[in-house]
Amino acid sequence: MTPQRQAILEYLVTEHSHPTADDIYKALSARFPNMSVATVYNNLRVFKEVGLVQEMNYGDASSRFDFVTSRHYHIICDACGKVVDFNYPVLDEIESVASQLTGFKVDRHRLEVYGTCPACQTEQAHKH
Amino acid sequence: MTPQRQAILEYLVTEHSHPTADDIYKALSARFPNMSVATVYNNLRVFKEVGLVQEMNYGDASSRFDFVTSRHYHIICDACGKVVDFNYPVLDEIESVASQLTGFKVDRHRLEVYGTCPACQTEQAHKH
DNA sequence: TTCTTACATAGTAATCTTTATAAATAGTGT
DNA sequence: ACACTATTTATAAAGATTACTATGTAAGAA
Repeated sequence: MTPQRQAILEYLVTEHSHPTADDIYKALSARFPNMSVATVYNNLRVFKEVGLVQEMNYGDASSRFDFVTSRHYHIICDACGKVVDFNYPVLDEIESVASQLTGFKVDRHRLEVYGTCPACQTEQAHKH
Repeated sequence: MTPQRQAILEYLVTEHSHPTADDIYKALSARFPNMSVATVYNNLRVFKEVGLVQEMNYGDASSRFDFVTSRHYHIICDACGKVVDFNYPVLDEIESVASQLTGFKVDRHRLEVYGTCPACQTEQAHKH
């Protein structure tokens, strides 16, 4: 557990945003001026393997990383890319249905809702 | 509607796979030796805008494209990347719940199940 | 302490997918 | 034939992520 590794994990735990690798890199470069981007990626991969962190890919943009606390889903703003958590009963049923229909051994599922966040809604309304 | 455009659309309609842009490019390069990769991307974007085709991003790999017939969900094999359709009643409820909880104006959602396809299951069993 | 081993990091090059750009081409209507 | 528009080709460029190599650093054994 190096200082860099600790700082990256700490950032993910304390910040409740869903940062990209570059977000983390920029945020920590003040404290670690010599830190490499590769270090951020390396550690994120380690965290992911251990199950501490979840990687989320949205289209062409950068991956975002989320410290795993409890099961929750994400809603993403199409305009600004902001990610917000929301709670919803976990959809276990769909996994068993999918397994029966396809013969797959199911491991997990991924559900995301897309739309426009309140801030971007008002901004778009003012433009009309 | 150029020959290239028609061929790309035809490929998406007839092949029931979920090809990447490169899959399409390779598959059609025999018939169109001079076709550019950009043409594939251009046309896929056009089809997407019109709503004929859906783009799907899975992690770091290339996007996959699916000709839109009816509403269905996808299950993806972690081992070989194969994508299979399965039918499940559309989850409209989660959209309204998410909207109420977060204040977002909801546009759509995305649900995918991940696991291991039958072929890869047997292959993994034989390796033990 | 000193040597060894293993692993983390920094720095940079390379890869891969996708987009942007500019020139060439073809089709349509006048 | 001419002008207009959209499409294609070819290539450069962008952006995110990974690969690679050398350096550093901590822990353990002799």
